[in-house]
Amino acid sequence: MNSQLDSYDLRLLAAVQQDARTPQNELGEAVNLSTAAVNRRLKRLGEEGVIERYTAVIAPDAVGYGLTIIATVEVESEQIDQLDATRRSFTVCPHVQQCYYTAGEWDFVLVFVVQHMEQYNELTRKLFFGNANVKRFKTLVAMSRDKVGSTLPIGEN
Amino acid sequence: MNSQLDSYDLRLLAAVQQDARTPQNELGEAVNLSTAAVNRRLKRLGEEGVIERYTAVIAPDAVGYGLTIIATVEVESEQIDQLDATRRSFTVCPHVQQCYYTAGEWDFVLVFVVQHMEQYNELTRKLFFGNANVKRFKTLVAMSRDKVGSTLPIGEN
DNA sequence: TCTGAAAATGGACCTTT
DNA sequence: AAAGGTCCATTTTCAGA
Repeated sequence: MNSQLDSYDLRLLAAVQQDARTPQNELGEAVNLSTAAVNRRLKRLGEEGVIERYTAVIAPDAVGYGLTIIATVEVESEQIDQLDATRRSFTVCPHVQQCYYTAGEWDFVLVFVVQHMEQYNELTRKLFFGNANVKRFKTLVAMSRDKVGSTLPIGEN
Repeated sequence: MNSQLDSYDLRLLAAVQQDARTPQNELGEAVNLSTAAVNRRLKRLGEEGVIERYTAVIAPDAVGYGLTIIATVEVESEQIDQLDATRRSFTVCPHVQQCYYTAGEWDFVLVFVVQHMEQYNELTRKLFFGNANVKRFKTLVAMSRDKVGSTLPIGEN
């Protein structure tokens, strides 16, 4: 993993981040490279881990996950073992879409995707009340998801 | 947009969410459908908006965005105009990767992706201090991104 | 960069329910 | 009608010259 990315790479990344199904000849036209050059670069970017994976973004509502909830969590002990166990319990839960370990007023920020409130309740019982290392937590219910995703500002500066 | 998704759809969604580049014949083998049937279903799911888009997930560090910051924001007025203007100022900012409008102690939760602290400082000046409708905000710096993305729990429950 | 083979996509057409 | 399957043309990928 590594290498410095040149301007071509960055433009390709911006493009495939936008739409991963743009054919390589179109990408080539857009950035002024031959199809083969695009192909080789994308291959390399994938191998280097710059492109982590390709994914289809699914509308949460369409599959019943109408509710997004953000929780902030404070832990009792930040001792490594305890912390890792807690972190792990969060990340392995499929309903925890995102997990950040943070400095500031809280130790973790979690983004939950659930079908309904009751499901979140269950999860809090398991992940928070059921974990002695969780000191306190706070819940924010998303009324709207105004912007979501993993898009990075490439070439935006 | 709409339709109920059957078991085939759900399994296809789970698969392409995992890896959008799995060829349709492999998907077919996995779910027991012909390639053509897979093709038709994916097309339909795309048209119905169940699959919103296809994207390449890029490693933030590889493109210089080493720092993720979560900010919670309270607004002065939740009057529609004001609120929408504020919301919009957040969502159009490329460094705001995610924006949720929330009920609870805070009105907005924002996830920023930046190159360094100074860049976040600038953004706070523009988005928060520069906006009379922002009453107060709080910053949480991500020390680690333990789980990220938009993955939904399909067929997990 | 060009060329071509292999792979993948996606439409046409027919069959089943 | 709605959805599956087979077959075939077109498009796309990807490696070697």
